[in-house]
Amino acid sequence: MPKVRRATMTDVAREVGVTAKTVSRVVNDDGPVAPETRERILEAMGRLGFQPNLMARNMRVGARDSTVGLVIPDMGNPFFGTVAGGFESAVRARGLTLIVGSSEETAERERSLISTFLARRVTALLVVPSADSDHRHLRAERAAGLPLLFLDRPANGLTADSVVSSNREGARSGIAHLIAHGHRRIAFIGDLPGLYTRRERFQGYRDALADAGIGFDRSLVEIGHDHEAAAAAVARLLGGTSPVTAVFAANNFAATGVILGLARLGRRDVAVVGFDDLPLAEAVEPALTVVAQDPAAIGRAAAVLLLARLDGERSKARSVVVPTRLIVRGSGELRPRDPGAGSGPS
Amino acid sequence: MPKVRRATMTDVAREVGVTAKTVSRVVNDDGPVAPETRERILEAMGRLGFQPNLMARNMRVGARDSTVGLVIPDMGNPFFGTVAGGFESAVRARGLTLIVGSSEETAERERSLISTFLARRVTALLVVPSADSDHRHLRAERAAGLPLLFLDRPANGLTADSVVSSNREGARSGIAHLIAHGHRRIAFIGDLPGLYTRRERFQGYRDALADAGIGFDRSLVEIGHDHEAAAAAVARLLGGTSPVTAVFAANNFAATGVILGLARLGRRDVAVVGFDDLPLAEAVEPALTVVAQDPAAIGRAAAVLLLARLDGERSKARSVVVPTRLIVRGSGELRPRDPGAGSGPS
DNA sequence: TTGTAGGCGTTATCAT
DNA sequence: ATGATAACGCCTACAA
Repeated sequence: MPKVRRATMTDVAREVGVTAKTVSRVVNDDGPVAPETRERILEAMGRLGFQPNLMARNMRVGARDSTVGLVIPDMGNPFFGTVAGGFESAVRARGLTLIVGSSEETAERERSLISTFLARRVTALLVVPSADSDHRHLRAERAAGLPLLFLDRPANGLTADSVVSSNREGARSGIAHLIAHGHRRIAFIGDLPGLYTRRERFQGYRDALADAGIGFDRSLVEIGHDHEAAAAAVARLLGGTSPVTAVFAANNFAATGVILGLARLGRRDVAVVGFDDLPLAEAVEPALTVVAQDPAAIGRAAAVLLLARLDGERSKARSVVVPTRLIVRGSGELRPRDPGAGSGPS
Repeated sequence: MPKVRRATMTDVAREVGVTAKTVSRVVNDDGPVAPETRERILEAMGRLGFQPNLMARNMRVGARDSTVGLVIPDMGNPFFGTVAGGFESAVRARGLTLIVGSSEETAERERSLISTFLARRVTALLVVPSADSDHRHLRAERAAGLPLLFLDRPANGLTADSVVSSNREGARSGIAHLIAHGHRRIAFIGDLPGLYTRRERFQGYRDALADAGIGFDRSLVEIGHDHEAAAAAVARLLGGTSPVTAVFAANNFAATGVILGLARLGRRDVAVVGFDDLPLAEAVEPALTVVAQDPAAIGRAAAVLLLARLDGERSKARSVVVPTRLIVRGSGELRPRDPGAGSGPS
């Protein structure tokens, strides 16, 4: 490796016959510089391919630069991408740059990424916590005044600002919708237990069942974090002696998998409500009824919270809940074929 | 803002009654340290919440740390997320960390992000170029030995390693598939002109038409970068006096929009082939035939290329082409209703 | 208009 | 086993 040294201000200065300080003045449009000197410095900078070393600059000032670090569990999930996009466009005007890393939904990778960001002295740290992660180690950062913000899921073991969807109430309304259309055997296909969003949405499921006086049946709950797992789950749930008549898919992967599974089975009579919207929701048959989240709004809300913190707001940790919205498209309004299948009260 | 100073090695050292260098030894598992001293240092580090300052370290060593910067056009597009994921899992074993920024498909944001990454002295720079971007300014970096890698689209004005899909041949095969099923009036709905992938795929379209002796009709080409634009385009293309019988959707947004548009029109008789696969491709009616890309393979190929460069490979710029694959599912095999609609040779 | 001195936090080198 | 010193690239404060 040639490991060519990169040009520094001193290199540029030597080239021109001035001091590094003068080059610094040109680079930062700081103090006065003779027009002709400036010309020659600019020329030399171009020739040597000079790029200021941000690390050295930031170290000197002790100031953080204008980069915000965001940790998400999965780059391939457009939900998180959209959250990031909503945040970024809202903070761009303030000159903040967003850099994102993926934890692959593991606590260990999450910690390692957080360390990377902290070591690089980001202006603020945004985290979508993975399951089982523990954020007590961030207390010192919080105490040091680093803005800390948790998205989609709250921090574990730490009080900090957060922005989450209306998970429990959203799920409750989705299930209530199915119940209102006559269903009593309703499956819940969601993430691995241990994940905050899954717990909340599951609570919403329980809430709705309880509200309607329907007993909880553990065998109707399946895990379907990826497409194939959800597709397999729906096949199982429809295969037994007392099959479900409706399915609640508690995240976008589960919903996609459920739709794929039903398509493979050729079943169009099973009611489905998904949590989180899908681009093709309108185009599948029957069109998918969903409890839509608003990922861009989550990103924007995070931006508002963060900018306030950067502007010096010192209030205690705030928790913003972004509402969800039931979008009725057809799949959630199917009625059970055999209304008497499940016998229960009321 | 309290702007509390962060604990440094010197702080830890003072606390324990040693020198910064000794703390450094403990932190880096470098030279010998008395077990008892090490204990006390570790304790103090924990108590003070010490985190090494990567900027200072990197500056000192002149070495880049183990972070790779990646610029993508759009966080919300799972294609890029999957590319990033494929890359990351392939380089993780080498201890590299990936940080990603979004250019929002603008040359200016792309440049700004590249600057951020360069200023932070990333180990390598990966870029998915946005339309109209110019990479000549990276010549100095390349000369300085910084590994530079372009994904999905090649660099502009710079010779550098790149990994792209088999765009032209893939598109040609998709169009040929439609032609083989009797279509002669085939629409092309793709990105904005000026984008490399659109140009290549469009060439594939022209190739296939030429191969079949079908004349090119400019009016069958529409822009559909987002869902609604593509949905509107397909409505137009089906509405005229001589409507198309088949549509080639040249990217995943266009494909999604075309499917939405056809669903809204209630049309299931229009043949469609998409470029890039969709999670629900199998579930729509008719199931979507696609020319599938392999984004994870693109990421992995990039990783292989990069690791070789980091290992000192000095060969000239390499260009890897990742093959595409036609996946037949139904929509591409529909035959035109009126085979004689378009009159032409052969 | 330009230069000098000093220090940010870390580590390499050479002592002790 | 530990320390002293210098240096990385830049900027603030203060001269000249």
